[in-house]
Amino acid sequence: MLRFEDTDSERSSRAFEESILDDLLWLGINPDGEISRQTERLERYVEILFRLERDGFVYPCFCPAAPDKEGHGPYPGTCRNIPPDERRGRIESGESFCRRFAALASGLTFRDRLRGDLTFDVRLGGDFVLTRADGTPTYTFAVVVDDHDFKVTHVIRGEEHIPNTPRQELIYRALGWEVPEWVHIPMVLDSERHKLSKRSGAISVSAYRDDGWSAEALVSYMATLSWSGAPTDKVSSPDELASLFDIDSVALDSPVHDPERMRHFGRLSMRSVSCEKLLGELGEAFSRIADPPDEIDADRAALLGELLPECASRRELSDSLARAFEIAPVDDELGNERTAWMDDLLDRLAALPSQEWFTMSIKNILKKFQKERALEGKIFYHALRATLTGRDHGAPLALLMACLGRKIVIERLGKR
RNA sequence: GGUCCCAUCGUCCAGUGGUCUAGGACACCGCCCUUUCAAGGCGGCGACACGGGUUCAAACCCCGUUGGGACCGCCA
Repeated sequence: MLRFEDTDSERSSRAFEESILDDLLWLGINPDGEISRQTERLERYVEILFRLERDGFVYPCFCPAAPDKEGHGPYPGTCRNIPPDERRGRIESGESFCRRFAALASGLTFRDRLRGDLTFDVRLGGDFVLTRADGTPTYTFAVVVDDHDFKVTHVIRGEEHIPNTPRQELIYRALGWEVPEWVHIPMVLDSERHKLSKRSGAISVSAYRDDGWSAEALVSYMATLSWSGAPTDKVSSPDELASLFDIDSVALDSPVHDPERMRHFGRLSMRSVSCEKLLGELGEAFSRIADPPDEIDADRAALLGELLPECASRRELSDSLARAFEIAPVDDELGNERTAWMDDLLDRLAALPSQEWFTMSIKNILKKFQKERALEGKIFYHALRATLTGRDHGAPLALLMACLGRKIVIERLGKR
């Protein structure tokens, strides 16, 4: 099931829900039950609230909302002991108030499946808010009611929720409800070892999707964080991962997000898609070359195959492709590579009709020419490459020339 | 500041008292292959935070120290 915890109207919108659902579906995580929304269950929370109030766990608090920032410590319980008469009076006079749960236990112990028994003095956290002045429930409260109503058996969440758990445990006990199994898993840290945030370079799922990462690569990488059961030598689907998963083998220290390790899975995933398919997707990049060969795709597919293994996403591939075609700003050293034989080679190549402009035929010309002139391979190819691309390395030359197209090759060769 | 969580290579994970001169993956370095760069194959560098216990024996158990993190909202 999927539940939107949307009681904070300022931070919730249908647009957010849409994108969350989109991300989940794209990742291959499909909610198989109903989709619920806390804002649609408001009456239920009120019902439970009244029950807690009747049993004396809850009281109205007239204090102004949060004295802005400055975490001074817990709420001191100011309104807990206001006499009933005064309470009634203030409520009737229209004073605004929230409702708090009186947290009185000095030593509350709950069991975390991974960490064992954890004991808290809940008084130190202060009395917490169950419903806001506008009557809406807080997450802390609504979630307990929902989990109970939806018969949730396991609450698996980030360890930042640990301080929250004793409070919810209190609510369960006050209601006499069966407590779910608590599992607090570590949260992913950035390279500075802080909670991953936009500021620290965390990128949204949709951004990765837009850059052409495969969902399986992302999921496979994430599975390796804190969990030793995740395969490191292949990408896996959410279903495969799920069948392997064992909650008890989750490590307890917080993993640091490593983009390089993530790229490893991206590359693995890219390699599993065929060059022909990629060619279909990236055809446009090729058509931008001035002199595209006719319908012969073999060379272009081969070029993709050459570039593919080091790319973690479609975006990286298309960037790599663009780089292969462009002529780099030549530095002097490379720019002066032009030699006497260049004009002769140009003639040879120009003699090759565009219908025969393929890797193999170009390769033959190159080889023959090199042999005839007794040019050292290293020098020959290096000079040629430098003149053609401005770089001293890249994809195999004949292949590159085939993909670059006859017109451009002749143009570049003739220029310098 | 208070409360709590955590602690093995740079990073992610193995390791649950002897089989650990600590294993794998990513990264890095080298070699091979190759006209170049990648990819691939082979190899290398590299860690049990520190100090006390317990034990015949400790990366593994206990305590302390140090370090890192989270939380302390009418956010979730």
